[in-house]
Amino acid sequence: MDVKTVCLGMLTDGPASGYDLKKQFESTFSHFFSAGYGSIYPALSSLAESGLVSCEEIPQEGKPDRKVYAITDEGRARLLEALRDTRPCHKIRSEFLATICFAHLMPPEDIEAVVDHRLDEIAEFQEMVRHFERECLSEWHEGLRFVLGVGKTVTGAMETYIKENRHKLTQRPAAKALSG
Amino acid sequence: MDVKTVCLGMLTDGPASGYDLKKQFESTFSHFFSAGYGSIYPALSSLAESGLVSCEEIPQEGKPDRKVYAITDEGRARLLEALRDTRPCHKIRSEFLATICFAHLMPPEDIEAVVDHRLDEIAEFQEMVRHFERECLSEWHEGLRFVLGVGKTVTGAMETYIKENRHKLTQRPAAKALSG
DNA sequence: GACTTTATATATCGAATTGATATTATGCAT
DNA sequence: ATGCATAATATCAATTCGATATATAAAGTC
Repeated sequence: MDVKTVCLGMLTDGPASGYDLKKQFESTFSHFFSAGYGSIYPALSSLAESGLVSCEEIPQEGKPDRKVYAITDEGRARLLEALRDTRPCHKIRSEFLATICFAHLMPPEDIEAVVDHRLDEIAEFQEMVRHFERECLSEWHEGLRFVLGVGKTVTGAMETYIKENRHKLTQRPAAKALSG
Repeated sequence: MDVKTVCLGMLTDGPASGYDLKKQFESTFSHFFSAGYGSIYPALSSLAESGLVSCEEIPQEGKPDRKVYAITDEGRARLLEALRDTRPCHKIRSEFLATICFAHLMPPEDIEAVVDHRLDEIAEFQEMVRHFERECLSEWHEGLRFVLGVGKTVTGAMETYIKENRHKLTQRPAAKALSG
């Protein structure tokens, strides 16, 4: 599933501009799928060109036209087809974990800083989750709730693991003489 | 941190070919950082060009030369510099969760298939973890052990959440008359 | 009142990455 | 003998990333 397909899916909730979709990528989708303008705008253009979305251009003074996209019947059909892929992948790209792999090459204070930063990001995510739970969870489809639940659970587990095991990263290994 | 930096880090454990590094991306690193030949070979060429690794070409009959790369002092210095970035990102790209977001557009049997597939992948990962724990955990740096621990914990939490909540995805919402 | 930041909104561009494919040889099993 | 797995390098189009440019309005701050 590429950015095009996710955009198509988002448009099933109603017409939206590229800017609107970007906001959704930054909020509800941020913890498991990201896309920048450099992916979204070309995706929408391409979808429009192949008739999967329609585009209404609303003229604005001084600014570029606001372009509101809506999914077409053909687009809806194509989306359902794409969703039938029963082997969607789930991939992590963690520069954090990659850094930790080389912790033995780093001074302890740098390791601490990296770990602290990850915990800060986790806290930030949890804050966002609480916000969603207060504000909009009740209006959401079950799928979105499930996805938020996964994020919350997984992130909580990671937080616990990091807090319980971080001390091992800064302990230098015992003198080799003892183990060899 | 890009593929180049990770390759540089892997080479601190000793000289290796692109093929060797690919195997490491497919085993120990697979659950948090992936890279294909299309990234690895250009990365190694570029590192060699800037003197961060040296390359010994071992001629072979009929096949292209085997190229064994080793990190240089300059490469080691550059790596340490790169590792000082205290804000390495941690990003998930999950076509699985994206699909689930649109579960309300899918027939229940497709949802079941998607969820089953994810659980299969999780089981496969856990099998790999057990293999590592049996075979090589004792020789690993603390960093790599920590990273494996994170993977194990996070994946276990995801598995539990999915098993406990998957039924909600196939329950169609109650008749609107009751809630409106 | 002047200044800065934030939000609205589209667009592009080079660089990095992905995923697939090509090539060639060896060894092993059926 | 035919196919399959492994070893090993390499390339390529398509996609994605991250940063930047452009332009205006509103809202906050000194």
